[in-house]
Amino acid sequence: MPKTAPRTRFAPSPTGYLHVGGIRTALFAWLVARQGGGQFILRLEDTDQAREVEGAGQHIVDSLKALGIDFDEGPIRQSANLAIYKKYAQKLIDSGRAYADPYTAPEVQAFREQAQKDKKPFLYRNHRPTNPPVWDGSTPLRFKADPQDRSWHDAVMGDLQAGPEAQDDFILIKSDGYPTYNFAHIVDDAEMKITHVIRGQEFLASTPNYIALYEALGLSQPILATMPHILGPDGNKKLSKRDGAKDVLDYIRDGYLPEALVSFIATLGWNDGTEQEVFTVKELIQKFDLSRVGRSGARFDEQRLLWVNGSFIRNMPLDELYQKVTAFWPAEAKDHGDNYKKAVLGLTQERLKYFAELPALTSFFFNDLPVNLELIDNNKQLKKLGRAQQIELLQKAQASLESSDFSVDDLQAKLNHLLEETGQKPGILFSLIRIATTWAPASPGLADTLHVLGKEATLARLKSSLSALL
RNA sequence: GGCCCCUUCGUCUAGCGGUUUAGGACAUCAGGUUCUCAUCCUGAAGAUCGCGGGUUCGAAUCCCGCAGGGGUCACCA
Repeated sequence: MPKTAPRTRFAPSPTGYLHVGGIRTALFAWLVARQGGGQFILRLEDTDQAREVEGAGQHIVDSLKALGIDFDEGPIRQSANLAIYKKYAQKLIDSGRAYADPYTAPEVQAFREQAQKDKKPFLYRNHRPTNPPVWDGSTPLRFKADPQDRSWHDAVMGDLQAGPEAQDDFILIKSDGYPTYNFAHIVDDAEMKITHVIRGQEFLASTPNYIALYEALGLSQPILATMPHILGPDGNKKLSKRDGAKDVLDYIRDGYLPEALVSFIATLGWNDGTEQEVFTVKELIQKFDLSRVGRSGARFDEQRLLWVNGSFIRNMPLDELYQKVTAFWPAEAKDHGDNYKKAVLGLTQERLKYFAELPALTSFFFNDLPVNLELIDNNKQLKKLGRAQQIELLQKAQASLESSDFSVDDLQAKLNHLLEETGQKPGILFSLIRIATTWAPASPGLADTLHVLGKEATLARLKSSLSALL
């Protein structure tokens, strides 16, 4: 049998920001498509006019693009397909599988409340009218269910089954003329020849209804794959913006790498069975397998994301990193040339977890930080020295450095010599010089730092630090 | 309440009847790398595999109960 190329889709409703769970669903659908050389389609489920949020559609598009999840078709808006849904609805009416809902909204609500009071699930079909009126489009159109035991296979969840109680006469077309999700997605998936329906867990309970619809419409059932939810950091609740969860674009803005985000999100519930922890996009496309997606919800752990991102940053060639980081330099850096900034970045690369940290990590390379004697006085070993000896050591350092050519090797040699000359431990001497030349709580190695800083700046800082200590 | 799904270190997970004294990673802690921060290396601590029954020579792995968590029961998706 010839294998047909997969056609997958991501079908969010444009009602808010795209959370990590949604991104993961999109990513997996995209991976399936790319792996099989098929197509990935973005479809916006905008059949609820009241809940649509201005700009949400664009936000979804931007988020996917920011991660490199490109789509071959779309974004397609369901609101443009109303005629097609009507056509399919007519088929169901003609075959006696759809009928007009004769009840008023308050009447249905009363049924529902009664069911609640009786602690029973609400089933509209218990009130199915015997002689429904002809549907004129002014009332909801309902599916006429044929409840029965149903079993099906889910690529993630495995073999599933549900009884008749899970099937009901749900609404196909609302009284405003728009289809419900339940109906529209079936029609669209069929029209678009979608092969894999990959979606969140919230649709699992209604899957028997969808299967009944496939049957009634004479459609073949696509491969179904249900993704468990991604949970918030502290609770077991579904991840939402209220948990302080940022959306992808926030992470991109903070200088997280798309490929790190992708690797992290993919491994939230999926792994290839080896001990590999970080994956490139290429590897993901090669190795991804729906059947290896976990069935339980995973917590979003920002610490781990931080580590993944840092690992991508460290493994990147310096020139590439330099290009990506342009927008994140501290303001004062604009007065400095590429070579200088690149040298600074070279020293910072292994310390950088995300780009927004760059100013905090590098500002002392670009401007003189204010003298902060606490850095010396709060250091146990330096404090013991006393001011006079601190000054003496720095003066010796000054003299020695004046004769250096400021190559890393020579600086290191001079510093080592200074160690012998003064009889001090590096913990004392190097700390002192480091603080007096940077006034930063942390910096890269001393010789490297001084080399990048250069002779002029180093000596100038040493001089002003000495006068502050006197 | 009915139905459905889930349950291995704090977190992400490996595991698909015996090679397991349950492995890896993040986080944590300790030590090392001529100073700080970070990287890197080494090590430590951390899971009676939700609980209780079975099946089996043998179970995290199979079966049955129970509990906990989640989802769903909309003219929302």
